[in-house]
Amino acid sequence: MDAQYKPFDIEREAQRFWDDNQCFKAIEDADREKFYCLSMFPYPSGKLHMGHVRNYTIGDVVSRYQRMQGKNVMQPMGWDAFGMPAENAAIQNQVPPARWTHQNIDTMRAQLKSLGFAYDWSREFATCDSDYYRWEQWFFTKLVEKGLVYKKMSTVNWDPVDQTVLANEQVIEGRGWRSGALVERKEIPLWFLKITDYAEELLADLDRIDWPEQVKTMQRNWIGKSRGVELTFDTRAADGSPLEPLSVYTTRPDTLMGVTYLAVAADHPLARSAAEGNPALGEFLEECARGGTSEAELATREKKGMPTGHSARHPLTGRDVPVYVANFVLMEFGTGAVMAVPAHDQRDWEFATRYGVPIEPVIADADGETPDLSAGAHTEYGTLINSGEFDGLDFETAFDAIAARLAELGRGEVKTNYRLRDWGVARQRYWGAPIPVKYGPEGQTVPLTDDELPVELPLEVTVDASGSPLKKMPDFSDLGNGWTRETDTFDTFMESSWYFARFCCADNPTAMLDERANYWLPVDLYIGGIEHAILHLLYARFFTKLMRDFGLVETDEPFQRLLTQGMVIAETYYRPTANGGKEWFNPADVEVSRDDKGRPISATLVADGQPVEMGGIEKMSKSKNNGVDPQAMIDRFGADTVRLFMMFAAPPEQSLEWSDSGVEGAHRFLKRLWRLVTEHLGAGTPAALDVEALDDSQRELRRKTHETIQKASDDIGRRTTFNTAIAAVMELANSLGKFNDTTPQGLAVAREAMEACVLLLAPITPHVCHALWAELGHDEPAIDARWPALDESALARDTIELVAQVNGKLRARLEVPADADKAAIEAQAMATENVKRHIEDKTIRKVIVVPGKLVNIVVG
RNA sequence: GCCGGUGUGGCGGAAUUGGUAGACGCAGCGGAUUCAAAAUCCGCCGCUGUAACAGGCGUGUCGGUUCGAGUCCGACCACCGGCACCA
Repeated sequence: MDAQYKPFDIEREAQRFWDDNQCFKAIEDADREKFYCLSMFPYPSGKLHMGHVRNYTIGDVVSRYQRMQGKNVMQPMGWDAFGMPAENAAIQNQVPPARWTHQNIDTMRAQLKSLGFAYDWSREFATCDSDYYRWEQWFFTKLVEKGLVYKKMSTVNWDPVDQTVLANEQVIEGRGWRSGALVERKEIPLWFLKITDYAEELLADLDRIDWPEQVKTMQRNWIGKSRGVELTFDTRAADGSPLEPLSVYTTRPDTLMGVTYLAVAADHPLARSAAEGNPALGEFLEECARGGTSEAELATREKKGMPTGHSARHPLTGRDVPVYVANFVLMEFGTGAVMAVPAHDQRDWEFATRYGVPIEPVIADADGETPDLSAGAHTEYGTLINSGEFDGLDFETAFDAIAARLAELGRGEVKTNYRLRDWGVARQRYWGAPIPVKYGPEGQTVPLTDDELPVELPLEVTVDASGSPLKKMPDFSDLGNGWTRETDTFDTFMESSWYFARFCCADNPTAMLDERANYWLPVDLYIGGIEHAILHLLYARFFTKLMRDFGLVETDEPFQRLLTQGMVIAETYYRPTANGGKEWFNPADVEVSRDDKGRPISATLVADGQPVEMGGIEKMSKSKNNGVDPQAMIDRFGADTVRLFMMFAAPPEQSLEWSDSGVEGAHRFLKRLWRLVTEHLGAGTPAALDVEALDDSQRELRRKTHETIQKASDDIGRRTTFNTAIAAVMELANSLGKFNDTTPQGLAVAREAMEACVLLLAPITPHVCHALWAELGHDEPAIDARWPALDESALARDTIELVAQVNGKLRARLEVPADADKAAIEAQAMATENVKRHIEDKTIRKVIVVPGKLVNIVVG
């Protein structure tokens, strides 16, 4: 055995072995329990970043662990290849998006291979392959037939200079990121999928999947089911002429008698009609139309409004209240109009205070008195006041009574509402899957037939910043005889909504999915960033239900268990630039000096020796230039070290701070492990283990071995806290390092501990464990070894340590027989010197004994 | 603004069901080895206090429940993720 740990030789050798023997090719086998382990596939943006390495290492650890449990494991990998960055690169570098994407895929595939992930590469595909997206197009046409697709007007960010639609990301402080022009809100017709038809099921089925509670809560709130009342107000213009009635939805009908105004969205028909002949209002509507469309932007902008001059008649009191236009009411949301109760809604209160609208309390405070509204609205539920016949009712009864009265008058009804909106899937971009629809000379809209599919995206194309390239390619869009093709492409969330199913049968040229999907689905564990908690995961769940309803899959849910991984973060360094900006420097180019406690105090750029500022710890990103290149680390330490550090530095759900010295520590441990095996093998041949013949220190090491097996199994298998599993194995390795017993039984116990270390680490650092397992004399490769079995009898102890507390404060440690009863423990504690000192002359009020843990003596 | 989360030594983190706060690692300090260094090995390492023990304080802040709170409850502060066209 080589005395030195040589990661590069070992890793090349192990990877060749796995490759040559096609170890990770997954084959359906009805007789074996399957395990489908999936990490979110990457967008091929150039090179792998640390977030990828973390994501894929977690998936690989679980896959390899499940394989060692004897399961039939499938772990595929592919490419989420459509998206905006390819178009941006095309504009910048005059490279066609397809070529840019494929080059990136080649680079990143090689990087993944160098990390030794146990992927079944035979299932690989990229979503920009027409073999993939053709089925998405086909499925879309089926959805059209079934009435689950429709077209409607929708608001987009419009750059009036570049004449193009901008993504929210491309709107910076209300301006186009390239042109700098003030962005306008513009309405264009777009394709939508009826996800709202599935709102109830998407909500209910959250109870059936093993996802983190926080993610389920976010999805529940996103779907936003509420019970309320939809009611109608008659409206009139200033001159008294009747207008269209206004519909509003409220979850607080109990406050109906406190309505003092209504508000409509700036693009509501009523607002538009009011603006005719009212230039000031017209100008305000234009102001509302400026800026981006994102909800965050709309919700944080200053709340502004203006009276329309129209009035609305209260359906119960008959009183007239003014109708305002407000910039925080959205046309896309509900009816595009709201009733305002400033006394009991904070936003309404602020608006009313600003514009001098009356504030009329109709809900009593907790003491049954008129609430104090001088500092803000009173939003709690309570008893109704100033509400005529409804006075004295509580929320529930008032809700029902007012809803009943409105129904009686034909003015409203109880309604269940969802916050969820239908999914707009059309994008005015080139690098996506074409939407398979054509338009006829008489305005017909016709989905393409099976024999017209796929609609292939033309690959040789010039992309510039102005508008959609497909629109400017008559070869693509003009079908002759007055027929044209749809030039919008799909939202890239469409591709990522079903790729997990296609991995089951990626080679099928004649069907979207086949029976193999039912063998593998649902995915047993899905791993990816928490940033996908809502959109991607909700769309994938929706798509699965659609596919189920078309008989394509049997499962109701795509991902049985979900692990949301935290970000990878690192220190940032910068220098202020002359124009007030910041120039960011990569951590690799910076040297940090520390005080005598190891705290960083200053940093200098290696290149010029001059100081740089420390900008705090942030997510690794291009913009802050704080990314650490995984490849550089792999080249320096080997893949196993990088994998070990990634799994050890933090539990997977938390953010992980990059640390150069932490990586060195991980590398040190692997060298140490290698040396331990070398020394052990050099120490002689172990006897067959005879558990009856062991002395105390041998029994102690053996107990440690089995405690470690127990903990690591639970940590990896159930808790997915790989950091604590690694810590446990390190402890075992430390014990092994101190165990210098070279008797035949001593070596036997050491061998058992050694093999446990190697197998428990095999999912995390598979290359070095592959080599060490062979060195330990096994013909069968480590990937086919069974996970170490726990021997419960090895865990037994004669004595255990308890702590003695007085009034909850630790005063002594006790060594007691493992089977000591309460009285004996109590007596031993009382007899301890330091306990006696703290009891002294005080009265003992109570003694609490927690078996196996502590004894607490309460004195007073 | 709304929804979800996080906060523990010099640092990353551990403490799984309310029961020993700080496992494991990093950094630091001391020692061994070495001509010297690197590497490696051994020891110390929350703050304060003591000759040494003892003791006091300590899990973002303030308050509460409990024999006992990092863990549960209430209020607050700071930071992070998402907000429907980034993926």
